[in-house]
Order: sequence, then C-alpha cells, then structure tokens
Amino acid sequence: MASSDPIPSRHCTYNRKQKSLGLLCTNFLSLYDRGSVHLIGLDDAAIRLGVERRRIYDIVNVLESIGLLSRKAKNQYIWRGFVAIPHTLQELKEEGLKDNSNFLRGSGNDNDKVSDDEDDEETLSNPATGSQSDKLNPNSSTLTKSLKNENRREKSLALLTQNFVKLFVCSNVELISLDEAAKLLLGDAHNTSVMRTKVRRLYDIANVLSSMNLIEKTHTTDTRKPAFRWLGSEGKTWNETLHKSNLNESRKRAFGSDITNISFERNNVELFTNGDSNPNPKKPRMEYGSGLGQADENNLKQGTKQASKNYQFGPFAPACVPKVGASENNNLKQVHGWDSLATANSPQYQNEALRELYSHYMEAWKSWYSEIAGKRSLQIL
DNA sequence: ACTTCCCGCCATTCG
DNA sequence: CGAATGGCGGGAAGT
Repeated sequence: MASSDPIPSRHCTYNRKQKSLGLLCTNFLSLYDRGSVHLIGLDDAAIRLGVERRRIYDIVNVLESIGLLSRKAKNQYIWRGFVAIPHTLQELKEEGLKDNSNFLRGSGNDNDKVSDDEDDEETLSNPATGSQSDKLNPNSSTLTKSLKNENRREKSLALLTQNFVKLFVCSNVELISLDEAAKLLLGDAHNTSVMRTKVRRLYDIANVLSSMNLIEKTHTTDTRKPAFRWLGSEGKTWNETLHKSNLNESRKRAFGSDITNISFERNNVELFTNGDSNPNPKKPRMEYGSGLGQADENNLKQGTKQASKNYQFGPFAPACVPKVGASENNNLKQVHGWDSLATANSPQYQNEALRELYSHYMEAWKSWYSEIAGKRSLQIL
C-alpha cells in the first residue's frame, strides 16, 4: 500500500480553479458577510470552507491588511465589513504619500509601520523605547526579537498587500502587471529567485483582491500583457455604491432563515480514511448529505458539519466537478435573486460575461449590506 | 514554453 | 513544550 496512488481522482479532471484562493475568498466573504457574524474562528472557517488552515491564513492576512478583518486573538478575527475598507485605503494612501520614496528608492528598505488604527491595545510593544539598559539580558533578546519581527513582517503577505495597494492609491497608474509591481516593491533585487517568489505572492494577493472587486484582471491595451486594474475608487467605491443604492434599490429581502453553511465542490471533506479505493468514482456533484431540506434545491451543499475529525482532507478528493461551463450556467439562470446571493458562490467564471454578472450581484449585495452596517455602526457583541 | 499559483514542508512565534 | 502562524519555493495545471 505504500505505492504511490496519492490522489485517486482518476476520472475527474480536477480543476485548479476550484481551489483557487480567489474562489476561496469569495466563499469566505459570502460566509461571513451576512450581517450577523462578527467573530470568525479560523478553525471554523477552515472546516466550513473545507480547506486547510494554511489557506485561511493566506486569505485572512490580506483581508486584514485592507481592514476588512482585524485580529482579535489567537484563532479569532473580527469582521469589520466592507465599510471599513475605504478608511483603510485612505490611510494607506496617506502613508504611501508620506514616504513614497520607498517605491522609487533602491534597496534601502525602510522600516514602515503600517498598522495603526486608533483603537485596541495591540501587543505591540515599542521596541525603540528605553530598554536599552543591558541588565540581565546580555543577548538583548528584546532588541533581537523586535528586529526579527520586523524582518518577518517585512516579508509578510499583509505588508506586501498593503504596498501593492499603495501602488494604486498613491499614483495614477491604474494598470499594472504583477511583474512590474514586484519589481517596484522589491527595490532592485533582481535575483530571479527573489523575483519569482515575490510574484507568486502577488498572484495570491491579486486573486484575493480580485474576488473583492478591488482590482480586476485585464491586459494592457496595446500589449497582450496581463495586468491588473484598480477598481477601488472613482465611481466604484463602496461609498458611492452605497449612495447610489438608494436610487431604486430597496428590495431588502428579509431572508430570515440564513443559510447554514455554504459549500460546494471544493470541500468534499469526505471522511474516507487514507489509502482506500474511492467508493464513488465519479459523482455529479451535489446530492450528498441531502438531508438538509430547506434552502433551495439548487443550492449545492452537503453536510459539512463533520467537525468530529480535524481537517483530515489529506487528499481531499476533488470529487470531480466535471462540467465547468454548464453547471453554474444554469445556476445563474435560475432567477434566484437575493435569496441565493449568499449562496451563489460558485463563480467559476468561465468567461468575462459571467464574471461580470456575478460581480454585479456581489456589488449589489455588498452595498445593501453596507447600508445596514452603516446605520448600525457596527455593533460588536 | 511560459504564466499562474496550489500545496504543504518546516521555520517562527505564541501561549 | 505543543499549537498557531505563515514564509517559501517546488512543481503541476493552465494557456
């Protein structure tokens, strides 16, 4: 049995898109963006979204860096909501303008403090303040530690995200390729190796940002070169949308019973223990637990509540998601409307059109949420 | 062949 | 110390 047969997944063309960070983020958003949840447990998220913890960290880090979330404690984040984003963007902008030299400047990496916020007492102990007396610490653990921290922070996804965003909000460039971005954010370290890694991260970030419609992937007009366009401001801001939403939007479906948990192909967290033959070679997605009743039948979901085991999706069977085009096609076709908005999270946009359509839905929903949240001024339990 | 980027090893940091 | 975090880059899917 030691033979290699790690991922059975024989028949199904397991699609990489279904496991993308972007999609995961979309689901994450859908899952927590209904007005009631303010506390997010990473474990919970991981389970419900059917992914490994590691991936949650990825998402959470960039979401936090743009203000949508904030860390509360170990394993716990607070949902700030989309309304918090403009504020963060503003801060980033000011910050970036204050010392925009870090882009144009060479290797001399500055030290930047990016996180501020006018609230909670974070565990940030000021390093530079008078603990320079050597006393009982010959190894100067404090200093070393903070330096290390800085170093680590320097390369963090969060910082990179913020810097990436700054690139947009602090200048007129509304179109940039990740390649260029990497180069800019990297000073001048042209080590192909370093570059590559940086670009990889930027892809991660870009995907998450894309799923929030903060940026959008396109390509430079003349060249065929892929690039990302900033959508975070100018007529597309959430602020704007909020106001605009008053026009003829007051639909507000009180979809009382919230949808339990959303999930779809991505998280087939089968309980199958390792090393065994997959009993169901090809199953046409959905129709799993099927006990749920309630909710729409079209809503692909399955029991995911098997929290008994820790995330044990070693080879989390992609359980084939054969039809890419057709599946969500008729999904959208269904005039679900607002009810399903929250659950319409299987946007494997095959083409631009679908993607755009979905974007609109999302946007509409977001604005709606923003409105509510704004009135309530975010009450935290 | 090149671009995109998922996966998960393993170093760090936290409690 | 174990658990929580999260760099990092190999290498496979996508074009």
